[in-house]
Amino acid sequence: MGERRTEVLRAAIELLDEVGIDGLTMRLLASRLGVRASALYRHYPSKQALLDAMVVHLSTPRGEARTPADAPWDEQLRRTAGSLRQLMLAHRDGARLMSTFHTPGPEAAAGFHDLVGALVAAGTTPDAAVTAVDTVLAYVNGHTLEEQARKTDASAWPGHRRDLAFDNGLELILTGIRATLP
Amino acid sequence: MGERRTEVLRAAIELLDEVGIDGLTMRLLASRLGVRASALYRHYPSKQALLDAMVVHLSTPRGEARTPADAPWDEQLRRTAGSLRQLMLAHRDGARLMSTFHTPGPEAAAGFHDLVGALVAAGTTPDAAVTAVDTVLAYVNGHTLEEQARKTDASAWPGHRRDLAFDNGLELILTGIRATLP
DNA sequence: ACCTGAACACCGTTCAAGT
DNA sequence: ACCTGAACACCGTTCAAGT
Repeated sequence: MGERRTEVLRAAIELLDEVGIDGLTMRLLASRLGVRASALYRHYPSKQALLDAMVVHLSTPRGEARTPADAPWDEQLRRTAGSLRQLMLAHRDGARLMSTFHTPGPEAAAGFHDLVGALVAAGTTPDAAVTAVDTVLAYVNGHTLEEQARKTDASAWPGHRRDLAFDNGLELILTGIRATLP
Repeated sequence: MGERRTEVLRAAIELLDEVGIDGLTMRLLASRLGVRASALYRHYPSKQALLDAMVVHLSTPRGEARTPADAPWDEQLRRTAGSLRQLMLAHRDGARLMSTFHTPGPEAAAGFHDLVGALVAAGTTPDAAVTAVDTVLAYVNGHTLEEQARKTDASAWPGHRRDLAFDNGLELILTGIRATLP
């Protein structure tokens, strides 16, 4: 079944890393596959559908360790935030690509729900838990989007320096959440 | 002097509110001005230059009250975060427009420096102050970008509800910062 | 099932030329 | 100083037609 569909998807992700999201063109992608642009519409009804499929594919956990649901709430938030950021940084313009996607899907919704549950279990009100998770996610998106916007090659700082900056900001938020716990 | 240049800028901002940033086209903008697209290049060397000018124009404080530099650090952060968000929400796709801009300019840099200064005066290390300000700004950008991405008209929640969600997240971060103070 | 060819309705940008 | 006309090198998408 949908064999070719997967090849198109893979080629699109390869091309993303080569030319970035602005250079990712149906016509260029088609030429990489030795095909005309119109042929791609057999496999994806629109460019947006292809971009959505890319996000879904890149977001699907590839057999890695799942975060145990019984871990402390802050550890769960740390891991979710960290892997979300790594997901974005793994590909050129990854953060911008993710931000074009607007159908969270059951996977993301379930992850969100788990985090809220962990916070409620730790003693927050449901409202405060939603605020806390929303805040962490907004921070991850905002921070990573800006980090990746600064020239992809030859960025002034080494990776671990930027990791540290990200972690420090995250810990600041976690400390704020901790202060609202009973 | 640059009279026509300003008219182009104003028309561009009007058009942004009507059609959004994806519909904002040199050709459409020109037709609104009763002119051909090529004429616009007399006034702005490129579309990006026009977008930059829009950001600068919208970001320039319009005679409002400046935040007193001797206010408490948290009040300064609250006001900066709040007015940055209001700036973005004031126009269709405002957040996305701002995110296309990447030359902070002396104004923004000065504001950043003031905030860091207020935190250092309150007893943080310079590094921690930079982290704190970066975190707040990443949150504002991430939150507002997502908020505005959800359909512009007929958004499920009323404005004050969304203001509250924003404020609650901000206070969480401010609490986290407060916890690092001596 | 998958692809081509040709077209449609667009883009941003350049440049000689007009007034 | 400001604008036109025409072109260049692109876009996403549709659709009849081919194999």
